[in-house]
Amino acid sequence: MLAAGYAAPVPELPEVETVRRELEPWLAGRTILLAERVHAPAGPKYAHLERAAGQRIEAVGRRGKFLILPLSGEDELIVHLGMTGIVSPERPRQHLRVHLRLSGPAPNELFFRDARRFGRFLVVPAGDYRSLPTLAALGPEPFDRAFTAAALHERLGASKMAIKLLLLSQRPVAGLGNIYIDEALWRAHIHPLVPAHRVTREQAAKLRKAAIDVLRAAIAAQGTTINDYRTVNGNVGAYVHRLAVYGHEGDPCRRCGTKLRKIVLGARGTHYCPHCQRPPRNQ
DNA sequence: CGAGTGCCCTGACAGC
DNA sequence: TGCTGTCAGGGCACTC
Repeated sequence: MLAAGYAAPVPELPEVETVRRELEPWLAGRTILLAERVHAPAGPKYAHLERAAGQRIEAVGRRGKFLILPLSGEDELIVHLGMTGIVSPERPRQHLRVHLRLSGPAPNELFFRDARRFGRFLVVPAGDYRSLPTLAALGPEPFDRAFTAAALHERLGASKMAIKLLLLSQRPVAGLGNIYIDEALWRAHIHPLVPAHRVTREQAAKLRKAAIDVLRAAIAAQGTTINDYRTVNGNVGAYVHRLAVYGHEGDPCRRCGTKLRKIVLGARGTHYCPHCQRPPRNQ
């Protein structure tokens, strides 16, 4: 069972992709008539929002956990949901950060709500990600052909960082967050503290497959997650019940029955099986 | 420049 | 019942 505590699903790649699919038929081809910050500070997280006004939304794309909306005036609207960001045609009662007025039939207003202010909603010149270093250095999409075992192994090979910390950086592969990293490492039998350059070619191949499998499974279960996430605090999405390690510290490992452990790594809860995922050897 | 640390921010919850 | 403290974490500024 899930450990007690706050367990609201965080938007990771599957949730962001679902949002993208919902937004695209609504927004593509519409012109932004007005773009304004509401209860949001001026600053890099909402930079140059006013420049969106007058530009047409050409498409709704995604890279990792970033939504990227190319605009007609050589700009891009970048949206990151952070922990609690929600894009909606309905005006929220609290925590409204951005309001867009759009051309075309209703719904023609877009609202960005973000209680904890970890999200972003900004305009940049197309492809200029200097203010978004994670996006600028983002690894391949997990479902892309470019995300091969060899490519992953090469990207891991350059770093001495613990594998989990490197994966959190989004550089080896885009879109994996804290939850799915723990799940993927468990599936691949890799300890989260193993230095990335010690991950073998064979382990990299397993990790690649594990990441793809876990994201596929999450996508398959995620519709419920999104609904719960939007409506009721405390409810958890369907995929939560499929998690093998995240939130399951103290429970027996599904493979070997060993008690699962939780440590803190990079200020993130990190869950693993001390038997299936052997700690790094000293060499 | 790679690697490590701490911060942002609010809601949920435990404890008293 | 209501207050206080703790925890949750993606990305990034900062430091060494």
